[in-house]
This record gives sequence, structure tokens and C-alpha cells, in this order.
Amino acid sequence: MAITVAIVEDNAGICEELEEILREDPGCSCVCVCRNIQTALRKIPTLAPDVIIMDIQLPDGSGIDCTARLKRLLPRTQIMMFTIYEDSEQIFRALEAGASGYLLKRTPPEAMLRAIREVKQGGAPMSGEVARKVVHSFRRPSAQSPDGEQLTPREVEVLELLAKGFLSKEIADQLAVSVETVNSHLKHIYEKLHVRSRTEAVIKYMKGSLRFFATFSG
Amino acid sequence: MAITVAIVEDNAGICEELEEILREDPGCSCVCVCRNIQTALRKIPTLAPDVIIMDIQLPDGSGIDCTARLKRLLPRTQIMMFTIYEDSEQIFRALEAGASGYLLKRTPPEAMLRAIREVKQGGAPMSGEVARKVVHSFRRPSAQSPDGEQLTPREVEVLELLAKGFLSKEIADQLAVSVETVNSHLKHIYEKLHVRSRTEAVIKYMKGSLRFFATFSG
DNA sequence: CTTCGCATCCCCAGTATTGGGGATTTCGCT
DNA sequence: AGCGAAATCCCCAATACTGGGGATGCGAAG
Repeated sequence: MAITVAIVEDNAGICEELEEILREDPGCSCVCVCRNIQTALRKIPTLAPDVIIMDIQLPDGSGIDCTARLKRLLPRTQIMMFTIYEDSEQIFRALEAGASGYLLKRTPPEAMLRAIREVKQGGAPMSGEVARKVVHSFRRPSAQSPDGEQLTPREVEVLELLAKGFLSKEIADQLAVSVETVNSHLKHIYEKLHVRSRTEAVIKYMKGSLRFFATFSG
Repeated sequence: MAITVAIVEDNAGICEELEEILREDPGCSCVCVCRNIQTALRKIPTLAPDVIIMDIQLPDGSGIDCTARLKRLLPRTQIMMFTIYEDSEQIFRALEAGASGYLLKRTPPEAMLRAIREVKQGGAPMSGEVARKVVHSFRRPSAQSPDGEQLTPREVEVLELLAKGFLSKEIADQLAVSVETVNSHLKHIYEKLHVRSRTEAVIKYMKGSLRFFATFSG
């Protein structure tokens, strides 16, 4: 069966181009074209298409917000952004909102059709630059401890278990050492990280190994 | 000029297959094949290839560690993982270590060559399943507690301060209540989140409001 | 009006953590 | 051979935390 596709895009020319591309592929079928968010939110939920192609800049709001709302109503529908914006901010927000793909507008027709199939099949098609930005966001800012204070391998091991929520006793068991040893390591860890409790140590550790941006909803 | 590629892979059969694939493409040139990390760390830095294809499971350690070390020595070299592991843990760690691509071993030859070119040109080729996992890691885990158990506003307040590393007494001061009250709130928070210590509560909280780097094993 | 959730406070016993002190072994480096 | 760092273990005292119990008032929902 053909993949059903809905388009949310305000620019008439681009709409036509997209429709044309979809029309030429018998494996795809365009079931809806919306020129603004309001229409999209009214029409698309009942159609429940397989894939939505979503612009970001729309006359009555951001396609990212529209993505979040539609994704909540249609969890099984895959939403693919289609936009000129290639800054990390927009990319991350779109993915956060529930988009599963992110194509830039200069994407050629064949790649577009391939992406539609890919996103339907559980992939996450992205333009090269976009994918690279996403992947780079995983890189650590490095520098664990502010000073030169380096944790020893064993201390790192203890800290990792600490960050999983284990008690000292449990850490001791897993490392096959005594609780005193673990507590001894903890003392050194606290000194080196300049913290005074296991909770603070875990927080510091997680912030070092966590990516975070728009932390708060709103 | 041909793209220079180094291979780090212990399986002889796969090595040969890869070499064969590269040999058939005039745009690529395999400059080095290493069967373990030690060799890779010795030979690859002087070769400075454009791309490294890196296995994860190697006889003398993890290709992820090898990736981190090589990337530090050769920041302009693009490293692409090539592995059977498709769990988020390995994926995130590899990207964190500096990999720019992540292919699963069932990738067909054409896709492999396309990926090499793509990673060289600043993209981030990933197998569909991998890309999807990466993209999903951006999603906001809306519901905090797995059950219907909702934290009260006051409990959320306490939890937020907890996640800043404060002692119960300090939280009490800031909320202008007694330590007993704070401890009482904590008891309820632990119950609702199904945890047994403040550290676990903080971990759960941070995982809920931040995107988490699966740095942990087990 | 009564019930219930919420926030507040209290007591207590048991356990864990923190932060001093020190001691030993192993291992690599000089 | 000697030095130092790392890892191991131990003791101890003070403090913090955990998890029971219960009690009060308040405001919203039934």
C-alpha cells in the first residue's frame, strides 16, 4: 500500500513541487496539503497519514509546535521537518518535539522520496549537515574537574556506580572490596570534585556527561 | 584524490570483505588494516587517513576507547563505527568518543561506500535504526513517574532543591520549614518515584528533565 | 458535613554517610 | 634501592539519612 503523506507548507511553489514529486512516485500518495498550522491541526488528525512533511516557518506559528501537538495526537505518524533552518537550535527543538527526520530545502527529489520511505520504515533521515550537528551534540565538553585534579581509574569506577544510585555497600560488593575501601575512594572523589556529598558528586558527574539544552518545558 | 581509509577490525573475513569493497572503488584507498587496538594506535596516527572504519569488539579492548584516543590525535580524521552492536549504550558512547558515523555490519557494500564519502564530506552516516535511536534521545520524557503517582507541587520543589545538591537542612531553610517536614516530603517522593535514597531520586529526576548520556554499563 | 489529600511538625530506631586519623601492599619510575 | 601514587583495609565520632509511627490544620471535593 502506498505511503500516505501530508504536507504542511505555506509557500505555494514548494507545495506544488512536493506534490509533483509525490505524484511521480506510485509508492507515495499525498493525502493533504495545509498552508498553515490551524488547518493542519484540524485536518491531519482525522487523516492519520503515515508521514507528515513539515515546514518550520508558517504564517500562524512554528511548525515545531505543530509537530509536538500532532505527534501527541498521532504517535505512529512520522514527522519530517523540511526547512531552510539548519541551526542547532531549530534542529534540536524539532527532534525534541517529536520529529523523526530533518531535511533541508535544497534536498533533491530522489533523496526526498528515499527519506519518506526511510522515515516510514523506522529510520531517521537527515541532511548531512544536520546529522553531523546532531552527532556532534553528543561530544563531551571534556574537562571533568575544574582543576587539574584527575580521578584515578578506580575512582571513576566508583563514581560511575555512585551515579547509578548504589549504596556504598553495594558498590563494595560489585567491586569485590570492603565498604571501607569504597568510602575511602569516596573521600578522595569528594575532595577532587570539591563536593561534600554523594548527591553533589553524582550531580557533577551527570552534568559532565549529560547533554542539556532547553531543560524546562516552557 | 582518493579518500584514504584505515580499517580496525579483528575478524579476518570482514577485513577482507571491506578491503575488497574499497578496492573496487577508485575513489577510495585502503591504507591500513589493523587487527587490534595496539596496532591501530601505533600505525594510524602517522598515516592520518581521511576515514577510519572502527569495530567495537576488539581483542585488546573496546573500539570506542580507541576512537577517543585516535580522535584526539587526529581531529580531522572521521571515524565511523562498524559493528553489530545496536544498543543505545554503545551508540551514544561511540558518538561521545568522537565517532561521526555508525553503521551496522549488515550494511551492504554500496551503502558502505556512500557512507565513507558522506562522512568525509561532513555528514554523519548512520544505519536507519541507529539514526532513529539518536533522534529519539532528544525526546522529552514527559511522564516523570512510571505509575500514576504524581508529585505534589511542594514535593517537586523539594526534589528540585535535592537535585541541586542541598542537604535536607538547607532545603528546610530555603523553604522556611523544619527539617522534619523536608524529610517527610522526601519519604513521599521516594515512595512515588520508587527509589530508596536521595541519590537515586536525583538520578531519576535528572534523567527525566535532561537528555541522558548512556555512559553506564549494565 | 465528612472525607481526603496536602503540608506541616514530631519521635524514634536503625542505618549510611562523612571526615578525621592511620596502615599495608603493589607497581612503576628513577 | 627508594620514592610516590594507587588501592586496599581499619578505627572512630559526628552527622545525615531512612522509614516506621503519629498528630494537626486547611481547603477542596464529594
